[in-house]
Amino acid sequence: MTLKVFNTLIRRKQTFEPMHGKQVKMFVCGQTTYDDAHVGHAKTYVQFDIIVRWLKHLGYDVYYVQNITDVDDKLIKRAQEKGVEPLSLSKHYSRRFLKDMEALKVKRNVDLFPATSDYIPQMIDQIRILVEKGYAYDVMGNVYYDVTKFKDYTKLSRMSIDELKKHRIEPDPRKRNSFDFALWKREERGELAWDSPWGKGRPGWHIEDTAMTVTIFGPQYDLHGGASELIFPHHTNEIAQAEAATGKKPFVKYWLHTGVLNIKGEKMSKSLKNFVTIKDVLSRYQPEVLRLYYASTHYRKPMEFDEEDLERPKAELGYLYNTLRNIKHAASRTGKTSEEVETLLAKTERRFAEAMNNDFNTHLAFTHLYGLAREANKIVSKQKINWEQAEKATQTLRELGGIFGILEEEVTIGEELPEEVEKLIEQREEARKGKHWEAADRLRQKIKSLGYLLEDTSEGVRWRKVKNEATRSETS
RNA sequence: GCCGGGGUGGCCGACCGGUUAGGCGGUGGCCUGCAGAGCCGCUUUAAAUGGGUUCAACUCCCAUCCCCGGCUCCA
Repeated sequence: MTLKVFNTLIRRKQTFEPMHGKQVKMFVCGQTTYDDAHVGHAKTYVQFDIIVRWLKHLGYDVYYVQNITDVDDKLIKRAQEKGVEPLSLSKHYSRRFLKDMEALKVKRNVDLFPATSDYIPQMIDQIRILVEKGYAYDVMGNVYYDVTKFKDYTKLSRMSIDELKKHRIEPDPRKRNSFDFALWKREERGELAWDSPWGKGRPGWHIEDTAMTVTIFGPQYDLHGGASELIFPHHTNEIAQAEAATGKKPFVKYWLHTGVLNIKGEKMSKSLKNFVTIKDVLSRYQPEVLRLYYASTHYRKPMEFDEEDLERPKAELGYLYNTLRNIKHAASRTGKTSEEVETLLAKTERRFAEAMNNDFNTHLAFTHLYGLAREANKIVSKQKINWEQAEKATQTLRELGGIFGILEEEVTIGEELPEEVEKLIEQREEARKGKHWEAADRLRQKIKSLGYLLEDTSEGVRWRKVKNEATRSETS
């Protein structure tokens, strides 16, 4: 069974075959760190994280790089407003960003977070090559890329050059063509700047990614990801820079794009100021809930964000954890061996893989995982499970859940209770024996306030810890 | 305007030329003193609109309408 991915370059699904055997070099466009990241950013990063997890599951050796843009016009402007150094502002927000990525369980799968400011010499190098090869030109300290010199300029975006000539913002009159883009911007009034062959200035936006990847991966690599809004001009320009500079084609074999997250019918974005931060949502919902929410739709599809919709993945996740708990309880009694479980697990794994291999159909894959939980509960309620099978079922649930980054929390049953709670439970059992229901209910309430939820079953009383509604995220 | 992507039952959301998708929510029942958890039902084939192709279309083709993205910083 082979993995198929939708490649934006050819606009259809294609068998995934990396350039060098099982090695996958992968890059995803990261944050410009002048503010906190929002749940739209999280969508892209979580969905690519699921993709990475699946690639690793298939046995690929993935090297995943995600850049951090710390040199940027808006960042400079924000720093000026706040009266701080741009690089210290970006440092502040990139620390916070990495904490978000850690909370979302994304950070662990990223091998490197290179920052723009660490690649200035490499960028200058690449720009110099482009100038030498005649793709770029210097106009009084501003270096532009002459788009007409690169034949395949529109191959990714599929826009026509005629269309590109239309513009809504008056182009810089010094440019040869209105659609040429900046590689190097001259320092205007003492802002963040570095020395270069064209004088003091700073790099344009697009050059950092190609300077980084050429340095880290070489002239070609396997997979480049980002949100669909980046297809033009960002990724279009990356191809123009890299392929012109290195002479190697294709720069990237597979281009994958996520659909954007909307809120109230509009794209969530920092500049529209209609965003909800990751920190904000994580103060109310567990990271796994948010991850499951993103997995509930296909990565290429846009999503309409409404916080109420998080109740659904929250309920589903609760069901899955209860399933794990139920299996664990069932394993402590002796049930009959059945072929049923083995077949079920094999079937689920196969279907899950089929779904994921079809361009990462996470929603369909999840329905198979969820179906397994349903079946497991049925078997448990029929008392037909034994210890070994219970272990295997739990393992499969956790393994498949792990692809989405869920079901990673411990499930404990019958753990040590504080003496106080133990005594209260005994008292309540006494009360129940005597059918003193009111007293029993009062005791149950009291135990709950101490953090334990009681469940009466035919096999005696069970308890479980009451979780906080959300995992607190750091706020500084 | 041009270039992409999309419109599926109360909501979310898949696949596919012939399937009961699935989930959430709602609701009835089993089990319970109650609660919790789980289980069993029900929530009737829903597919933007109008044509066409076909034995058969939600699925393919053509129009029309609507939504989102890109064309400007943006995950």
